[in-house]
Amino acid sequence: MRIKDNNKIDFIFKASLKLIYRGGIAGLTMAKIAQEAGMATGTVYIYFKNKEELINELYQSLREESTDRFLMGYTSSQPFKLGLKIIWINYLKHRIEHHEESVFLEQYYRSLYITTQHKRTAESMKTPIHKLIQRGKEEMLVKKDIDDEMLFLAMLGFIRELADEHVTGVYELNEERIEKAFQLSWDMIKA
Amino acid sequence: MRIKDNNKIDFIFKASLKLIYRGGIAGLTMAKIAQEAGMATGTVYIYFKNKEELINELYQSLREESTDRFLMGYTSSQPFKLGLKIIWINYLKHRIEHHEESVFLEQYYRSLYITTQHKRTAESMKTPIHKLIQRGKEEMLVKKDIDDEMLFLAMLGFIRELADEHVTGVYELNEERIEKAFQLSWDMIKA
DNA sequence: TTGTATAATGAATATTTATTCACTAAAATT
DNA sequence: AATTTTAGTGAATAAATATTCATTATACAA
Repeated sequence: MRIKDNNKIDFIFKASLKLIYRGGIAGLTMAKIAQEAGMATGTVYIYFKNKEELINELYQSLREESTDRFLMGYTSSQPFKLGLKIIWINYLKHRIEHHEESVFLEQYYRSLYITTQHKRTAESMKTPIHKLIQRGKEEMLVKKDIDDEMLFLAMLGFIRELADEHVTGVYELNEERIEKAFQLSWDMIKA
Repeated sequence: MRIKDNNKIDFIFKASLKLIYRGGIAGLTMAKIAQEAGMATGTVYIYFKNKEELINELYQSLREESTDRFLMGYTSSQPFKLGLKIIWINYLKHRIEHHEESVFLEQYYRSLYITTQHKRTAESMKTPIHKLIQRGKEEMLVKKDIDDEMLFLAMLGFIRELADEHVTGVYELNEERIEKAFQLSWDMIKA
C-alpha cells in the first residue's frame, strides 16, 4: 500500500503561499497550486477536500507555529532593555523571513473564507511582548501612564513598516539601521 | 437622449470598495457589484469595459485624491510640534475614515491587476510629513542622526496600527488616547 | 407629438475555474 | 508472485463568474 506523502501537504502550502504572495488570494487557482507544487490538480484533492478547506488548513498550520520563536535568545535574567531588544529583533526578523505568511494572513482576515471568531491580530504574537512591557513598568523603565496595548501597537507598527519596506526593497535594512530603529522604539516607550 | 449618469461610476466604486472590504478582491464579482450599486450587471459594462478596467480605474481614482487633505489646518507659521501634531492627526483620521480604501490598495498592490511600476507605498502620502521632518531637523527639534524615511516609517506604522485596531474594534480610540499616542510619537523622534 | 439616440436591463452565452472520476502506478500484504 | 490497497493522474464535467446582446425605457430634439 502506498502511503500519503506528508511532504505533499507542505508542498501545497508552500505553493499556495508563494502564489498568494504574488497575486493575492484572488489570483489563486487549484490548477496553479498543483502546478507550482509539481503535481496533478487531482492530487491536491487527495489531501484537501476542496479549496476552502485548503485555505483554512493553511491558516491553521500557520497559527500553530510555535509562539516562543519570539522568545529565542531571551531569558528573564537579562537586563530589561537587552531582553526587549532581543524580542524586538525576533519580531522584525520573523516578519521579514515569513513575509509571505503575513500577506496571506492579512488577506485571509478579509476573505470570505474566514468564518468563525478568529480574532483579527495574531494573538499568539501578542503575549511575549505584553509580558515584557509589564516587566518594564515594574522596573520603572517604561512609561506607566500608557497602557500596554498602545505601547505594543507603537512598536509593532514600526516593525511592520520596516519589514514591509525592506522586503519590497523600498527601504533596505542593515545592522546599523536596525540598531537605530530599536533605539527609536526605546526612546518612545522609556519612562 | 439619456445621458450617462456620472454618479453611477461613483456608485460602482463605492460598491466595489465595500465588497472588497468585506471579502477581499477574491470575493468580488461583477454581479455583486451591480447588485450592491443597485443596477443590472450589464449596466456596469456601460461604464467599464471589463472587470480589470474597473479595478484599475478604481485605483486611479483613489490615487488622484488630493494630497493636501493632509495639510488641512496646518500653516508653517505654527510652532513645529503643533504643526506636526495637526498633520499626524490628519493622517490618523484619514486612515480611519478611508479604511475601505486602504484595504483595497493593500490588496491591489499584491494583485495580478497591477501591471506597471506603481510604487508600493502611496507616494502622495509621503511628501507632507517628509517636508515637516526636514523643518524639524532644521529647528533642532528632531533627531538628526536618523534619516527622514525611518522617522516617517516609525510614525506611519504606529498610525496605521492605531487606525486598524480602532476600525476593527480591537482598540478604540478617543481624544485622550490620540493625545497620548501623538506624545509617544513625539518622544520617539524628538532630539 | 414623434423620432432618435443612448442608457439600462437581465437572460443567454462564453469563459474560467473547481471538482470529479475512471484509470494507472506503486507499495504493502498474502 | 499474485493480490490488494491506496496514491497519483489529467481529461471530462460541473459550477461559478464574466461578458454580450437583443430588447426596453427614457430623455431630448425636431
